[in-house]
Amino acid sequence: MPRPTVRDVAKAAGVSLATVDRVLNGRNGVRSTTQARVLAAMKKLDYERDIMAANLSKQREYRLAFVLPTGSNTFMREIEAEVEQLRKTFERARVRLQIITAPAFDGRALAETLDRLDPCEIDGVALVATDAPEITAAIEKLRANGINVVTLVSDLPTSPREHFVGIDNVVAGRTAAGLLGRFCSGRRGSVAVVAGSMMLRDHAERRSGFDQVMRDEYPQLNVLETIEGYDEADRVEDLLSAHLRQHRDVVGIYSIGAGNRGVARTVPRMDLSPRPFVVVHELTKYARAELLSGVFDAVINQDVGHEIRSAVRVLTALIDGRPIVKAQERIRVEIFMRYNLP
Amino acid sequence: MPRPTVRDVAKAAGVSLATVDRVLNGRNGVRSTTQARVLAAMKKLDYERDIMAANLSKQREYRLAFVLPTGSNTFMREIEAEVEQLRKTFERARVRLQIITAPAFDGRALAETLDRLDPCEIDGVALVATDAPEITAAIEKLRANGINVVTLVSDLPTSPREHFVGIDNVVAGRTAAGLLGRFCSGRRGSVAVVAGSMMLRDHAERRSGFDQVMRDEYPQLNVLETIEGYDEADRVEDLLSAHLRQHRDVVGIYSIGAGNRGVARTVPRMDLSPRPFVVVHELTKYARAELLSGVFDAVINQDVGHEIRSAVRVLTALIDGRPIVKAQERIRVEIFMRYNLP
DNA sequence: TCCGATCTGATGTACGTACCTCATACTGAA
DNA sequence: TTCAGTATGAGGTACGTACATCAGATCGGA
Repeated sequence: MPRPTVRDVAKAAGVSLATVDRVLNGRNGVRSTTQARVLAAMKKLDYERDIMAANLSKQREYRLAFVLPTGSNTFMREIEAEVEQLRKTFERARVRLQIITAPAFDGRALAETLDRLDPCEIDGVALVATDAPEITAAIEKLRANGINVVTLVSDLPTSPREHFVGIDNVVAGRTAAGLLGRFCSGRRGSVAVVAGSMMLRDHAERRSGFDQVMRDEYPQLNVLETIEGYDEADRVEDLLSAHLRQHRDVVGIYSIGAGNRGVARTVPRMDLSPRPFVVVHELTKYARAELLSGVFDAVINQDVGHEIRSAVRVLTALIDGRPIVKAQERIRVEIFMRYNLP
Repeated sequence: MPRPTVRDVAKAAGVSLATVDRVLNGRNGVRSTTQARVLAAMKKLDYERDIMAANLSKQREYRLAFVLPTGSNTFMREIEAEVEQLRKTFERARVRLQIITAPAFDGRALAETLDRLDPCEIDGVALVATDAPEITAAIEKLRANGINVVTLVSDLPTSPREHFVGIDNVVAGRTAAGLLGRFCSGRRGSVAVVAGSMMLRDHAERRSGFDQVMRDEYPQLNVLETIEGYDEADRVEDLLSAHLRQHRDVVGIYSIGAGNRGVARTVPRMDLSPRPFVVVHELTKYARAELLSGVFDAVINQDVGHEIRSAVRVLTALIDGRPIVKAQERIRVEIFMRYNLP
C-alpha cells in the first residue's frame, strides 16, 4: 500500500486529474459539489500532497530573512555566525537565508527596517522583537503583504506573528532562581540582578519568573532591584561595583542577559567572601570561559543552532501551508555547569 | 544562479548525460580519465545531487528498525511510544519505522534478534546496545549485509556501529555530581548510588563521571558502593532501605537509571532528617511527579523525541551516503528541576 | 431551444534524477 | 586489419506534482 497520489484521488472521486489539481491548488472553475466529492475522496484515501515532488515541480525557493540587532552583543553575533554557517546546508533544501541588521534598543529603526522588506524578494521573516507598538504595526504590514513572520529569542505576543522561536523566558527565570536558591542553601543575604534593559520582553519575563520562585521558596534571600546595563560592559561594571559596595551581604548574582562580560570583570575584583554564586544566561564564549574559571556557577542557555533550524522549519511549513510539529519546535531551557560543557 | 544539475555537469565535462549518470551512480563502463573529467566538472560547479528529486525518481523507501529491550522500564516504553507517535510524520518522508523488542539484560537474546533481521526488509537499525561480545559480532554481521547501524542511548564503541545517538554519559555523571555537590554544600556525609546494572555501559559511564567530580571537588562527601536494582522497584526498595539504615549520614542520592520508582518509594518512608537531595536520570512521568512533589531535586534527561529524530536523520543520511551534520546530532544533557518542567 | 458562461476532461510539458535500451565510436590485441 | 570488448552518446520512460491549453460537457436564463 504505497501512499496515494493525485491519480488515486481522481479515480476515487470520479473526476479527472485536472479537476483534482484545481481543487488542490485552489484554482477556480470547480463546482462546489464536485469540490466536495474531491475533498471527500482525499480524506477517504488519507491523501497527502508529496511536498518533495511538489517543490520539485514548482521550483520553489524559500527566501527567508533573519532580522537581528546590531552591536556588540555576543549572543546576537553568535546567531549571525550560526546562520552563516548553516546557509550552505539549507541551500540544498532550496532555502536561501539573508541576514539583516537593525540598531539595537531602537524600536523605530527596527520598524523601518521591517517596512523596507520587499514582499517580492522575501517569503518569510524571523526577527528579534522589541516590545514597541511600531513593531506590531510593522509585523501586521508584513503579514498583509503575504510574508510569514516568526519572532526569535524575544517574543511580541500582541503582534500577529505566527510563531515564537525561543525559550519560555518566565520558566528560564524560575530555573535561575531554583539553581541560585539551592546553591545558596543555608546562607542568607541579598541577590543582585543585572539585565540589558527591561524594555526587552525576554529580560522582563526572566526577572518576573525569577522573582516568583525567590519570593515563594527562598524568602531568606533578599532580591535587589535590577541593574540595567544596556549591553555595555563598562556601565555594568560601574553600576554593579557600586551596588556590591552598598550591599555587603550579596550571596548570589543573576545576570539576565547582555551583561556577562561586565559581571565577569566585576566579581573577582571585589574580592567578596564568601564568593557569591553566579547564574547567567547564554553560553557565549565568554560565559564558557568564566564557567571554567569558576566565576560563573551555571549558565542557562538556548541553543542557537536549534533555534535557527526551528525558525527555518516553521517558516517553510507556514509558507507551504503545512502543519507545525509543536513538540519538535519547543526550544529547551538548557543548564550548563562546568561539568557538562559541550 | 540556480543550483547546477546533471545537465550542467555533462556540458561542463563535455560528456553526455548518460556518462554523468554512470559516474554518479557508480555504474561501470566509464574510463577512468573520463570519470576524472566528470568529477572535476562536478567539483568546479559545486554540484550536489538533488536528494529530493533523486528519491522521487528512485521511489526510495527507508525501512528502519528500532531494537529496544522489553520489560517495564518506563524510559524504554516512552521511546517506544514516541516512535509510534512519530511514525506518521516520518512516512511523509518515505521513512518506515518498525519496533522490535528483545529481552533486557540478555546479550545473547539481543544478538539473536539482530541476527534474525532480514537485509531484504531493513535498510537501517538503531539499537540499545548492551556491552557483550556477541552484540559486536551481530553488528558486524549486519554491516556486512549492507545494513546501517547506529546505537541508541547506550553505546558499544568497540563495534562497527557507524554512530551513537545519545548523551555523553560520563558528562551526565559529572553533571549529576556537580548538582548534588552544590546542593549539599556545607553538609558532610554519604551519598548513595542506585543503578540498573553495571553491565549497561551507560550506567557504568555515569558512575565513572560521577566519581570523578565527587573525588576531585567534594571530598567531604563519601560516595557509597553502587546498588544494582535490575529495573525492579521492589529490589531497589529493599536494598536502598537497608543501605540507608546502615548509613545514617546519607545527605544525597544519585539514581543512575532504571530505579527511580524504587527510590521515590523508599525516600519518603525513611523519614530522614535533613531530607537528602536526590538527583535522578530520565524525565519519565514518575520522575516528573516526584520532582513536583519535592522528593527529587533534579532530573538529568535526554530528549527522546530528539534522539529518535536524530537516529532517523543519521540512518537516512548513511543510507544515502550523505554527510552527517555533527552539531545537529549532538544530544544534550538536559537538567530539569520543578521550575523548568516542560 | 439556443446562447454564453461556467465547469470539466484530455493531454502535454516541466522539474531533476534514475535507469533502461540501442546504436555507434573507440580501444587493444591477435 | 579485423574483431571482440569496452566506452560513450542519444533517447526514452518514470517518479508525483504544477501548470497551461483547448475541446467538450453542462448549466442557467432568455
